[in-house]
Amino acid sequence: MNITEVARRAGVSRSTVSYALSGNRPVSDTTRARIQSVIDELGYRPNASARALANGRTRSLGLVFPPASSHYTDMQLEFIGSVAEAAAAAEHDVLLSASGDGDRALSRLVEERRVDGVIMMEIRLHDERVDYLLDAGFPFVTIGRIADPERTRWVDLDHSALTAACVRQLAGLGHRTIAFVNRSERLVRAGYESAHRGLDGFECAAQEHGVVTRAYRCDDDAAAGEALIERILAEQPRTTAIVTVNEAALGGLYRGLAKAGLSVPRDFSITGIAASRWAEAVTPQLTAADVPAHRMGLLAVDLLLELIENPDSPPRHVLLDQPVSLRASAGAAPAR
Amino acid sequence: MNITEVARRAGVSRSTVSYALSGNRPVSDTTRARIQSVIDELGYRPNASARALANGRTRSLGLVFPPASSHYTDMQLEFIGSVAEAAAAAEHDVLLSASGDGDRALSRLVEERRVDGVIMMEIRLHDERVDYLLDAGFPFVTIGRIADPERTRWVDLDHSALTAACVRQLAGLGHRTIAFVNRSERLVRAGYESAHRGLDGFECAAQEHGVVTRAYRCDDDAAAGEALIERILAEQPRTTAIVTVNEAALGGLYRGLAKAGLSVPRDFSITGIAASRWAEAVTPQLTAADVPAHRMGLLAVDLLLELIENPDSPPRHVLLDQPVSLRASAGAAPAR
DNA sequence: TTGAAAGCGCTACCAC
DNA sequence: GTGGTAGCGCTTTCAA
Repeated sequence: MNITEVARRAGVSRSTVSYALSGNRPVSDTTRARIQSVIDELGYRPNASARALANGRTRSLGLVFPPASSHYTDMQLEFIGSVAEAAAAAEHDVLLSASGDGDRALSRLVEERRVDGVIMMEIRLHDERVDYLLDAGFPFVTIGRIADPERTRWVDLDHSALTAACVRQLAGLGHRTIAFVNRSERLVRAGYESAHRGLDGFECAAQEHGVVTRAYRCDDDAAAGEALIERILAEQPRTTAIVTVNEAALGGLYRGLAKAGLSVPRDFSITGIAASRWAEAVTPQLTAADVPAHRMGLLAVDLLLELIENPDSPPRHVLLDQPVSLRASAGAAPAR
Repeated sequence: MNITEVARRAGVSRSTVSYALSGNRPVSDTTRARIQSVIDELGYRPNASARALANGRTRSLGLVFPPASSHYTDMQLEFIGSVAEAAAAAEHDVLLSASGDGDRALSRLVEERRVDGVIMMEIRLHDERVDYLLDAGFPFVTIGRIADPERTRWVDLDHSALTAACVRQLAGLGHRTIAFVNRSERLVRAGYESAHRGLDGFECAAQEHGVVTRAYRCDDDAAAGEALIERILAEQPRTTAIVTVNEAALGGLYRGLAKAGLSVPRDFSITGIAASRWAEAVTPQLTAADVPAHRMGLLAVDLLLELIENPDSPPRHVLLDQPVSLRASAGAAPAR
């Protein structure tokens, strides 16, 4: 069921069928109608590989996300969904790539020309994948930004502004000793930008408000969160509040506090950055900046398609702020 | 940077380069080495579209998941990750497709031959997508199974066995009135197989144990779960336990119980089927059958690749059982 | 308004 | 062990 067959049955040439389909050349109404009826009858659809080969555009976008070994988070799921959705709306497919081992996966996408451009998640401050794509001159957009963000296109959440807002709020409530619960040791070491910028914002704001701080790293699961609370209370017993960017540990943090006999928000406050699903699942609900993952995914696709259309367009980026949703987990500092 | 250029520089014909790469014909060690050195020098990689066109295999798999409008769950994320991983291990790509509007997305994958086969999630008991693929004779595997499962290939969790196990356990602990918290009205109406088979298992086991039951549907979010508890306690005050398959509502169910002044598991027990991440996030941790999403994703890829290699192989499927992990949310029925 | 034909980059068959 | 070449199914230039 190919274009030759359609042309034969419609009594026209292959090129005419092609033009009737693409609209790149006028075709008389009668021939177009004849062609269309053959197409409908046969259920013809142009072959994607042939098309891609002929015009050098695959009409697919690569979505590079971290390997399964690391725990996935809810935001990641939201990104994936919204990227797929936005791409579909623009008649593009999304090719998933769990970039793991030395990024053979990424180079496969790029060098075998499987996609027209790439969206990368889980960006590091110094990210060799970004350097690679820059060198290769391959179109890409990152969700998150590298240390020197002017050279690239990205959409990012302003993590430092958000953690700073959390500190400001807690300071306003009278908290003087606040702990920061970051992502895992591994991710921080790897240089995850959200972890680093989140910490920066936290520390700057704390200094500004004269707050005593201590930063901890925490594996992305409930057990780690629970254990960490014990450690925090042992190392710095005056701690009355936490700011966290680790949504996967959230349930564990709550459990740890409960176990320590601390009631939230009466005895202890907790705020942070998280997917709203998690923020709303815990009791009391978490006062937090909700990651606008859906919006970020859509934006990333927009930026990428724009770049693919026009490879020489100047770097664009979007830095999203996000209000802290006041829920129930932050209250006045307890008198001690 | 194409095969012609490589051939020219190595002083051989294009076919020789092709064979050196594929190994489909012996090539002398010296020529192979010469070719390889040119390839390394140029960083040559065969173009995926051309390859797909020439040999009729795209080396990508389609992964069809529900549209973003419905809330995603953690299991879905795990599936996606493990499918991508397993596919990558077999040198295949994964093309995401959020099948929504009348499944134009699915027919695009199939009819434009964008993929060699399809994995479908979120199966309904009567699923028109399955009929479509069956008609089209297109290779596919489902995660979940239709009402008449013998005609297709699938990997599924034995939801009815698992909910039955939950009932059995609760009955053994003395509970006589148990509520079932299903997925949303919309999903149940649509005929989601896990929702229906889960309910069936629940009801059969309840009858067997002489337990009084009532089944509820619940939107996939915490707020709905919280509201539902109120309703359950109002409509059937003797209820002392819940079996749930709605992991997204879990946090809300817990909150609703707390609000009602019910302590888990002292006053009220709760068990179900959930991703372990959620089961472990709530306090007390949920006694539940953990969805082995990772394993299911790997199996689905295996089955699909097997089918693609050998289109005439007989239907295969895998029905997974899963032990109920005893955590802390189920206890003896309270004396009433 | 339409047709013929030259690619796109690769594979695999047919020769030698 | 190697080369020549005819496709794979489509797009687009050139010509009419």
